[in-house]
Amino acid sequence: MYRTHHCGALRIEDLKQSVTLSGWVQKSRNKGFIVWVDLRDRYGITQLVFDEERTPKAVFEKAQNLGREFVIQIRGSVIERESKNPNMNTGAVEVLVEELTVLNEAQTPPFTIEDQTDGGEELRMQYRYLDIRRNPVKEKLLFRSQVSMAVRNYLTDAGFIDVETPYLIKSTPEGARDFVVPSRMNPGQFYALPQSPQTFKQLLMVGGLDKYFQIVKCFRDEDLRADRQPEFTQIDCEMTFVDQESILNQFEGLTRHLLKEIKGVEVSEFPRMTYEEAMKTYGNDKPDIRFGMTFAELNDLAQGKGFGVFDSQELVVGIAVPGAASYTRKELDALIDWVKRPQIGAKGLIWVKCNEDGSYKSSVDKFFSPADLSGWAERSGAKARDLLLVLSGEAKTTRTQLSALRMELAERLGLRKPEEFAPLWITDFPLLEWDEETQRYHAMHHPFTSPKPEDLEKLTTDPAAVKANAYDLVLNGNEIGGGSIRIHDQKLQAQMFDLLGFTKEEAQAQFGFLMDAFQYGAPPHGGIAFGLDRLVAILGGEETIRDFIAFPKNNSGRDVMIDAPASIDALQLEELALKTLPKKEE
RNA sequence: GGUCUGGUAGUUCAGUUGGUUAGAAUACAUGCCUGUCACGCAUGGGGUCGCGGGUUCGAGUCCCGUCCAGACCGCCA
Repeated sequence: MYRTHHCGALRIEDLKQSVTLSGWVQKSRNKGFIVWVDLRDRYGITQLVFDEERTPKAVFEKAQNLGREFVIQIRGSVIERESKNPNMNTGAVEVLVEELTVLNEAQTPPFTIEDQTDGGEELRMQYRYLDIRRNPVKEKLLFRSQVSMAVRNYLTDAGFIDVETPYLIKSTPEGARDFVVPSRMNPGQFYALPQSPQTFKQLLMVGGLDKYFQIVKCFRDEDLRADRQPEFTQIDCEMTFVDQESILNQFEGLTRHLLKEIKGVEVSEFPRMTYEEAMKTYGNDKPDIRFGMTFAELNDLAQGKGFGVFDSQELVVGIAVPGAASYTRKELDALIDWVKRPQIGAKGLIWVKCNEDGSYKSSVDKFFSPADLSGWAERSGAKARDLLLVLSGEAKTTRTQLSALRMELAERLGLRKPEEFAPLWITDFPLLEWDEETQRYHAMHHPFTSPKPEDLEKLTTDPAAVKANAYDLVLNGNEIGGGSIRIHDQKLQAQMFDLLGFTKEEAQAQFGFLMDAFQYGAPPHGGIAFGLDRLVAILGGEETIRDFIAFPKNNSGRDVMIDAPASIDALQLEELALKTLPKKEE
């Protein structure tokens, strides 16, 4: 038997017990006459003591040579510490060791296995198994397990059944790039890994399963970010005979359950905002509503006063930054430089300080009177000591720029508090988006999303104006879920593909199976998918999802631990019909 | 595809205007230490300054290229 107790278990009540423990040597403190070893496992740390008088000589000598991360097993008796450590659960006791077995020695690890490690990101990824021994990483994985279990429990209780869908499917040109897998048995042909189980879950609804969920890996071959991995996990859900309202209610319930269960936070009914409203007031379809700084459109107040920059533009829009009137000239210039960076791309930035005494000081004093500026302040809700920042330009671009500025300032002002949770639904997305590059419409959500019934006529007359039965769940400025009521009518689905520039033949070749299914009694259905990695990270109060994934990939999509992707053998290539080997000389 | 930042000891970093033998902390090793728990003290080993080229009497430092890492933009239905 390797152990009678875990390393976090022993307390003062366990005195005089003979125990066996196994674990890793966290640290040893050698005072010459006495050696303390912190023994660690997943559950905690127990202090072992070896000393000249009480420990058998051979064991004491062996204890001198224990290095960090050695795996050992000991037997000994629980004794009360002479000096207790109130910071540890096990701090009142220690184990006086009688027997010591080294189960496995360890090389000195390349970084310290401590909460505050000295290891950099790359090194930690290369030795991820050592990183996982550290509390912060271990706890994030435990946390993810809890969230995932809470999701399963909630959905199972609500009557959803968990069905697995295939990973080897068919590539489609819509959406993100596919990861492809060559088929050995079908030379020259390829599977694709699913970007989502979308069509399969719809077919499960046609199959009459009524309520489906799956916690499932999805794959997208696109560039990565701190919150984006090439393989990621979705909570994928679909329901039959539901309208948008019932889906929002069901999954608002799930989200509320998670916030309560995991974070102990009670949230009242989630606000709802249309896409259009979100874009106008936050410049963004995933607004962070934990703080204000909503957009104030100033065209009527700021144009026609002789300030040429504003007069010629489609939109003049500003935000009130709380308490920022104290910014120095240097700080304001830095802010202007910030918005002028290529990533933001603004031409400039107008500022107005709302002084404590009710006066105004701005970068455009030459053009605007205090009364003008006071009007701006009123419109934007700027109070004394606030700073008003104004951008102008083409409407869509300017809103995007101001949104970036709003988020940056909120970050700097500490308004994005990780322990505060502000979920909301965004609804009424446009069905289609015009793509300049390919000169055609593409689906804003996906091609299976149904148009709003009242907009059906516009599909032919004014496609861009058609709204979709689509919705996103946004939490603290992150899209954590998105879904729609699907098309279940073959003709409408065919019309949709036509709008998206598919020929009949292309549509049939790629999605024939779905449209066929729609002709055999497909019920109305809809659903939603949540990004589990991101959801877990946000609930855990972190920006980056990597530590919530046991073995994540780096910025370039590499796994630096196993060194993947890698080249494969020429023989393998040939077997997969990807390369012909030169014939051997006889 | 693009913008920015970084790459110096096992690790995290400092390194001034280009100038003698490239430093600190930590980790590691050895010794000392009668209750440590970020133990303490002493001593010691440890460097292809990412790589290639250039400028210069002289390059960790300046220039060009390249590789790697990270953040962001594009992209991610």
